[in-house]
Amino acid sequence: MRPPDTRTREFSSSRVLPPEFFSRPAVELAPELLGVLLVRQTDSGITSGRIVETEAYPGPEDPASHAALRIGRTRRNDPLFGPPGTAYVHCNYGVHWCFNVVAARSGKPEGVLVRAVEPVAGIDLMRERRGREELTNGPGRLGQAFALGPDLNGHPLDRPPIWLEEGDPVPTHDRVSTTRIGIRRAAERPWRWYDGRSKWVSRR
DNA sequence: ATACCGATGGACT
DNA sequence: GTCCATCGGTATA
Repeated sequence: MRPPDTRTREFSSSRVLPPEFFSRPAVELAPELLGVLLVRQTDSGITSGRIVETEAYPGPEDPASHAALRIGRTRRNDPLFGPPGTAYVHCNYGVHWCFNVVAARSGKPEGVLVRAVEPVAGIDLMRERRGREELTNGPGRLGQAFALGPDLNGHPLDRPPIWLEEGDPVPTHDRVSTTRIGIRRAAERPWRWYDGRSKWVSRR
């Protein structure tokens, strides 16, 4: 029996990021999300983690976006068109649930994919859900460790059962910018960011 | 009805 | 490092 996780906290509105924080282009928001705390509450308990890796998918002009011009608005990508500061959760390869933060403004389908977090609270619960030690270094792993699914689509990120809190900011010189991972189209654009100090980044 | 394609992860060398 | 199964969403018929 290990000691209780002392960093587990109840929801507190004083720490959440306000909707205005997300009202900017995805390419600007993505690096600012590094260091932010992602908190998830379910009947099983609370899990939280510090965001260490993000990717921007800035709308219709981006051929890699789920809302690229050639695709348009569909039932799948509809949450991306919603208000900033809400969730877009999509399924990848039919098995992995990936979490995005909606950016910009309503009607503009911009989003930031959260690719990795550093586990902070509820680590045993993450282990239970994952069944292995690689907990949150990758969008699919993170989705499973935090029990993220399509039920969270459109959910505002300033209240339970999932919210974002201000964290220790990542110094500018530790924000590493690279190309996005796992895409074919527009693969050369430098729209991935990670915390260069973190061991929880999915890949260098 | 059904074919196709992944914003990946896990098993393996 | 390499290989490939995975199945939900979408488009097409």
